[in-house]
Amino acid sequence: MRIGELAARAGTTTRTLRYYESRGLLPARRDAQGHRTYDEGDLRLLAQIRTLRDFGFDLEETRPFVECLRAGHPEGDSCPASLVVYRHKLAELDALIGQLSAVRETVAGQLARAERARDELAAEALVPGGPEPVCELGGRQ
Amino acid sequence: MRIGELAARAGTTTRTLRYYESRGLLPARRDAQGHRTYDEGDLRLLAQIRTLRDFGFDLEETRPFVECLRAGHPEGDSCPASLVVYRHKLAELDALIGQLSAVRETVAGQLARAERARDELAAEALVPGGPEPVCELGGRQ
DNA sequence: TCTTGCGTTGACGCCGACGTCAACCCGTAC
DNA sequence: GTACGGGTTGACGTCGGCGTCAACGCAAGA
Repeated sequence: MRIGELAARAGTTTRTLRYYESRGLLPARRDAQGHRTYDEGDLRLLAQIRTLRDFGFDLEETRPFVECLRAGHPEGDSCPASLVVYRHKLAELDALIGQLSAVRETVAGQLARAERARDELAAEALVPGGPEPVCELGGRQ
Repeated sequence: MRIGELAARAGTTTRTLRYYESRGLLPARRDAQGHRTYDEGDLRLLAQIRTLRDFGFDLEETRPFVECLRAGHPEGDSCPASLVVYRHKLAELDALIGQLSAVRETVAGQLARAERARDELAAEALVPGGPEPVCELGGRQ
């Protein structure tokens, strides 16, 4: 099959396939017209790449999986190099999730504090004989 | 103070300050020589920006906080627009953490499955009279 | 006087994974 | 003949947040 058909069947674009080829990830044969030609095996390689990319793997990180498939293994993760990438990605995800969770708690705390401060100002403003508004931009619009 | 001193006191670079000014985030006065001049208030604005950036806020998202401080409020998050940014960022973080956690579990599952498959192959290879190795690249190096 | 150290503006580089053009070729259907 | 729907290569654009020159000005100290 040619590049347009492979792209359509894989749910991606011809530009992406040409890019993968330029990176040496998915080389193509050529027919008499110089057009790129692919087979069903290439579709499997491409599906592997797209799946990993959807999971957030860098393009380079998909390389061991692709080479593993091309070496004849039934799955892209049947090779040790792929497992190394899995473990590395897991560690990366754990670190990232940890950082993001810490940031999330900090932001939540800041939001709660800021809302409390705003409500206290609003309550003071309702007290008869309470303090006058200090600023016309006082966050109580 | 001039740009070099402000950058040093804020722990950032002059390039960053010029970039913030180009974005309209931290405009500077000019002295007789055409040099940028800043005061302590600008240092506070800059500190607010850097803190939020360290938490992963986009530069544009810091704008309400900066404008709030410049309007004379005691804190950058004393204004409703800042709270909106807080809430938006919280939702963003929650969504991201959720996605990453789902990916993490998927990857962990794939890793476990692949390791199990590898171990089963290794066990078969140890059985006396077991199957011959199928491939010299068989993931058991 | 000359160097040093600070400042200025403008412009290009970077990172990844492509999108989007331009200019061309080629086979087929009308 | 010609329009159309594929394909080709090459090159520049995108996104954010700066880094890193280049070429210049301007004041103070040796």
